Amino acid sequence: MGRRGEHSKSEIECMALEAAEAIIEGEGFDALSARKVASAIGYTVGSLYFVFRNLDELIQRINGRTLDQLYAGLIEALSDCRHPQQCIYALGGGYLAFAARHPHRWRMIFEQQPRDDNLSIEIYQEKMDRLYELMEIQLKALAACPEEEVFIATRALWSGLQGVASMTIGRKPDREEEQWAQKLSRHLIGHYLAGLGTTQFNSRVNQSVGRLIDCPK
Amino acid sequence: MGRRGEHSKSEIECMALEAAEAIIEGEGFDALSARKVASAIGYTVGSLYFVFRNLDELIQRINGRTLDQLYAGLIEALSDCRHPQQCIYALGGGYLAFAARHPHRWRMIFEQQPRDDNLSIEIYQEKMDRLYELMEIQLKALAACPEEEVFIATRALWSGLQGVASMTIGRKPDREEEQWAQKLSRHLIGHYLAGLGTTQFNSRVNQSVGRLIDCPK
DNA sequence: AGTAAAAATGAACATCATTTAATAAAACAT
DNA sequence: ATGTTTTATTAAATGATGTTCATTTTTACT
Repeated sequence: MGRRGEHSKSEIECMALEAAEAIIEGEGFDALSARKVASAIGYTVGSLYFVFRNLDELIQRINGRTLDQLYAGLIEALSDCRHPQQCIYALGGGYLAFAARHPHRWRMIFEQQPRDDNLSIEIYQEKMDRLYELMEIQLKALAACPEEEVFIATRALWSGLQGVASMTIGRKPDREEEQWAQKLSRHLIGHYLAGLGTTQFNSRVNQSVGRLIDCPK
Repeated sequence: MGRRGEHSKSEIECMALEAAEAIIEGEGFDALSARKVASAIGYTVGSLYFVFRNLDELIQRINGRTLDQLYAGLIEALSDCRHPQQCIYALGGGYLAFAARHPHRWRMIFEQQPRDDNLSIEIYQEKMDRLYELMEIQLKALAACPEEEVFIATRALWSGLQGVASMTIGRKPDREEEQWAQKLSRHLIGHYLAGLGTTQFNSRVNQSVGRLIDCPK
């Protein structure tokens, strides 16, 4: 096969992905370059283009792997919780823990839009849906959540978690930043779910409290 | 003054900012380059570096202006609402409307971390705090929100909105994407506030419902 | 008019992603 | 074993980027 016969095409592919991930984790996304990846695996830059169409493809592959790892992490996080509400907290905690542990790779998923005519984010849609599903299952198991609202509730909760991560992760190289993120997450989930469990019959109650007003349709 | 005596230093600065903003709005952030900005205002690239230290500084200036415009937009959005809860919906609506109308510039605020030793996001802290304050005022006016939780509730709500925007805006060049964002926003705010109004005395109630579990401290 | 300061330029440098012609090694055929 | 084709790999070339700097041009002042 290869000139040195040392590595097959898929081996080089794998080495390149791992080298690139190491660069990103260590020095951030801006430090990534084709030449750096190539020399890290002992090849020249041209060989990278023999394996990947371009850098965007390599980045997309890394993002795919990251999403897979995230999914595995969330499955793991779900392993020691029973009640659906506990599971939802676990999903939030697992997501923020992952984002805090891999801030650069986590940011890359959302911030790198390929400039090709490739359908930008659509590529991850399947992997994203798989993540959504984890939340959807828990919400369906939650009597407090009316069936027809599960779809939007899933998106609302994930969006909330995404926002918490976006506002806290990777800004400072702090240790406390994850704790703050976790606190925000639990607060948001807690109150949202409480509201979800009451809003079906509390519009009158709230008005009697004198302040709450229905959300404009 | 200037060679052609036509523009003062601050005039060139202003022209450059506007030209750069036009490029970003029209072609996206990746299309921005020093040479393109320079030629758009009828100067050469060197002159840009006479006014800005580097491109990062120009980007930071644009981000500052964007945050100012966003603040003005939110003040405007607050003008026709009375009850604090209405105002919170208005803040969400205003934020998403702005993000949908200026997706590239909105994304730039959060996605462009300068690689200088400049304290990345800290520069916007003041302008950010001003935005937070708008929410804080409404939450304080909301009897449903206990005083000591206003701080975290403010961050939770803004994070939620940020997440909604992040998950919806700029992905597709669609018209409906803002409507979906608005729907998600209203849903999230509505249920969160409902929960905020009840969670102070409902932990027992929820347990009696048989599903809800207190948020782990 | 002559000089110093300021403003503006354009060329140069280093780096980047990407392409391509040339080369080396392996696989296969005869 | 030898010649041919296929594949893997390289090094150089291209064009664009941010940034710097010596040089030129214009203005302001003496």
